[in-house]
Amino acid sequence: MPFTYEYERPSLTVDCVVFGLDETDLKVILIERGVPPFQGKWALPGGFVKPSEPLEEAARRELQEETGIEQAFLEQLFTFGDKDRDPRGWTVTVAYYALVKLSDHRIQATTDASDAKWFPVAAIPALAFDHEKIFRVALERLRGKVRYQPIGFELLPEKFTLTQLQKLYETILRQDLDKRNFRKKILSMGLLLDTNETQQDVAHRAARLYRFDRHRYEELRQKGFNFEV
Amino acid sequence: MPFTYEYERPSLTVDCVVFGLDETDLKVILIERGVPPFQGKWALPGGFVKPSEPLEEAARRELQEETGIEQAFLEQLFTFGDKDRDPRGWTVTVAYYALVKLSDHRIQATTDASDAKWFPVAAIPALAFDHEKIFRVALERLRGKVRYQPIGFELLPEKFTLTQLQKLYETILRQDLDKRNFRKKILSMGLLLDTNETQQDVAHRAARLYRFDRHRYEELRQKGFNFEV
DNA sequence: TCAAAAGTGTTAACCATACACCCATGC
DNA sequence: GCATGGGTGTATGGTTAACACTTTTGA
Repeated sequence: MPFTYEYERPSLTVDCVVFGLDETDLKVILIERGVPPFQGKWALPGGFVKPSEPLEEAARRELQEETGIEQAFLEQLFTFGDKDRDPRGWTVTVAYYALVKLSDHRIQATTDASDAKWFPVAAIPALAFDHEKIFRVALERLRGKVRYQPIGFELLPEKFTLTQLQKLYETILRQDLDKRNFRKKILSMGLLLDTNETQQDVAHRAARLYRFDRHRYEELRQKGFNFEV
Repeated sequence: MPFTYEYERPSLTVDCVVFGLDETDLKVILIERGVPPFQGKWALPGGFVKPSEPLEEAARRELQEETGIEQAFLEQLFTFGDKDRDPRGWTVTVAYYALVKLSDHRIQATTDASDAKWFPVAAIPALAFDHEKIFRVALERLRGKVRYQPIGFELLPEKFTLTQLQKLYETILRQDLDKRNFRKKILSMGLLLDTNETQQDVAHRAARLYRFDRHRYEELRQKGFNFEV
């Protein structure tokens, strides 16, 4: 037992709320715990921060180790330190939320890490620790932020149709949007690059594929432009 | 040395960026450090979290102990855990930002805690640890949030004039606003209660005093209303 | 030829902006 | 009576919201 301190210190963990989007649902990835406490229960991916490890790096590492996810938009969410959140004692967790392109990660997450599974946000099981609370805070943050920051694109493939984008907002915000007005607004921002490609293998008229222009967004943002859906 | 652990653990601290507003400036309170490290340097008020102490409670306690401030709007800002932020070793800090009514606190902070002083945000001295970074993040957060959440009122006395409110936004956002348009917009939200009182002892026509109607704001917010200046 | 989704314009209501003068008060 | 800030209205342009049909494609 080599680590001795004059004052009591907390354990430090990171936890990640990873969102993905498929054709019908907004989903979150959960891990079935193999060890106590809460053995057999579902939990957010996460774990202990290594000594002097940057927090975001720890979050990325745990994500990789537990779900196989390597590329993700990741942002700090909130730090939870309440007394009884971990039965093992004083444990503080820095929570992150992540947005991934489900099209890329769907397979990995259910094969490499066989105990990881995607759940629709409307059907989350009982979770270990205070992870339900963390999940709720993350969902609230996502719903609030997606409106006025262009983070929704992180949930779509590189190339996407306007209908996919519209459905994304409809799913996350739980409200229908008018197709014509949505297209007008989005296109008028000048943030989408037309790839001049179209969908393949669809049983109807193929839609144009667009790409989000990050570089242009940065330019506009610096000039005071505010993204808003 | 009674606390021994199998794995290395970080020290845990809280730090507070406390904003106040006077006639001319947005200000932040700083503490002159009396002990190493960074003895003699200015720093954000803050200190070690006690075992199992809720994080927000720790922030409020440190604020009280170091500045005498007891009533403040307090919100978690960000958690900083980079390797070299504290020369004593691995130290993670949960940063908060606070908004106080300077009219109430101006005296306390410069008497009770004689080493606490208010600095205009445009003239912050070199700070201890990574506190400059924390301060910048806090200022950015305040500027972003004040536009679309009614937190500005936390910086004003209970009863305030429309001109005071307008000046608040002009100071924080660093841009001038049109008086007539500002009044129209603010009053049309229906969030201000006319106290039917007026300023006293002013050498010109006395302005009406208003009060922010928190209750009404909650009602409207639940119906989907979005505050925006 | 049918089904399924893509794509497209106009109008009316509302909201944001720009802008200048009179009013009340204390000194 | 003058200096200081308080308080007020209108017109214009731009933005948002409501709304329905035609086009393309593959099966």
